[in-house]
Amino acid sequence: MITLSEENYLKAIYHLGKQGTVAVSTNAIAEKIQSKASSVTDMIKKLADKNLANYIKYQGVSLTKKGRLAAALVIRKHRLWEVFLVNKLDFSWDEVHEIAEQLEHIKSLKLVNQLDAFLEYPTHDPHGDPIPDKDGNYSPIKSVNIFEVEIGKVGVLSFVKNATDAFLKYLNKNKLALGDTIKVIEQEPFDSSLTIETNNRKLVISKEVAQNLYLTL
Amino acid sequence: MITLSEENYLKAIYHLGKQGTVAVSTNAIAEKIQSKASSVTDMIKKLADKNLANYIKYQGVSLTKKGRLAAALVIRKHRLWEVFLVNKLDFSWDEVHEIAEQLEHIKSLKLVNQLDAFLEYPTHDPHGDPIPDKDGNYSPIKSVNIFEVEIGKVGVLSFVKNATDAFLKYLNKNKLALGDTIKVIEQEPFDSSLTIETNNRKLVISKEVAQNLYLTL
DNA sequence: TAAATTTTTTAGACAAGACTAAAAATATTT
DNA sequence: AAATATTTTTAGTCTTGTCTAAAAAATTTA
Ligand SMILES: [Mn+2]
Ligand SMILES: [Mn+2]
Ligand SMILES: [Mn+2]
Ligand SMILES: [Mn+2]
Repeated sequence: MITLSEENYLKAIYHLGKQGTVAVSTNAIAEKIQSKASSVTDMIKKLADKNLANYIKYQGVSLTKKGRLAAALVIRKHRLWEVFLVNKLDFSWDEVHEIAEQLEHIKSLKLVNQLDAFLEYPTHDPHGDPIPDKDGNYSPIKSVNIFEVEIGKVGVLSFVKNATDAFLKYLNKNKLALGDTIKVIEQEPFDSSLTIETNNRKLVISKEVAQNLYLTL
Repeated sequence: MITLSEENYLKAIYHLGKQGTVAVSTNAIAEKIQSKASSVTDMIKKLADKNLANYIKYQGVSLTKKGRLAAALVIRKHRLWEVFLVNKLDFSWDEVHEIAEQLEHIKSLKLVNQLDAFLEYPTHDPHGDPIPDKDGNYSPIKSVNIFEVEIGKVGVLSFVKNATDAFLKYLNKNKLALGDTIKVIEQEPFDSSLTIETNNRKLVISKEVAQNLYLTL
């Protein structure tokens, strides 16, 4: 049995350390999870005891195979529930994260898999993040940051790196959504802002915004 | 903020004491919730401190208006999720209780209400229990126990009192489901067993079974 | 109504998960 | 290579929710 709190730590380590394969620091986890370094030390000892993590004092923590699978399952649930909330319950993409943060801890393998089927096996969540399969695998993202796209070329908005409330609301306000076709018109050398065209209108986006937009070509 | 554990106690008091209006004993709660009397005493003090319960030492506990509403909301969520699992995710009625036991604690008013809409405002859960509305109200059950039905009369199976795994599986095996039209053919005086007719076949049910079947006429 | 029984409460302990403050180890500067 | 700064761990405390054992109150029986 993995507790709710343990699941949240597994997820943090997974995200910070390339799917848990690379050792991450106590402080990094504490910041991610909004707790203190001492609490993290306590918890990673428990994870190591349960064979979910590899831990050497003062050298950070990574996930075992078992820990990686457990983390991937939590992420799978999180993202499937986000799809459910947006596609079936009419939530907007900036409202779902907090609720998914709770739903991801519901324990029932059958529930996850039936939900997956009900949603018709989605491959990505409402923010463009890939949904792991039952074995924790997913195809790597093929999208590239909008700065990598040549001037004059088009791509489809398929992933937003920063899924914070503020950023998603900015996108809503500017009517930018996943699936939109975007053409890169011009880059301003002074501040790296981009002029883009989508749905027959031009839009200027700042460097900060552009850094978070990823397109598939 | 009401914790998960507090919600479970509220539900127990609500169910044991006529929607929490009547005082229930420490022991009764302990048995219902599978805990000990001393744990119950601790918790009902907390509920009273939070203005969710009325508690007088040695005289049992009932719910305040606030506590009744909170309990009804948990029950509302439990039953809506059960409907979701059965109607949308193809669970059978004997598999949903445990999962709903977890889902009932997810916190988001919008989620409950959107789920309600998505399910098209169901009035009863898969076991025939009524679903409270946003204000915690529901129309009282109009069904009667099958023993109250006159010989020769028909009714529709609309509620099963005992929703344990074993009983629901018995009903599955005997192809009895909510919504079935049932005619009461005969009662055996010796053991109070009933002969009933449904879907063009006759079936003999024991007193224990009959006590848990409720029909609308 | 007194004795015996049952129920409820209190006292004290424990595990999980979090925190602060201090000590130890590691990393960075000079 | 010291000295300094940062990171990590340890030690000790707190809260929530649970438990057992004992004490107190209420109820039932004799
Ligand atoms: Mn979470
Ligand atoms: Mn997401
Ligand atoms: Mn149920
Ligand atoms: Mn519950």
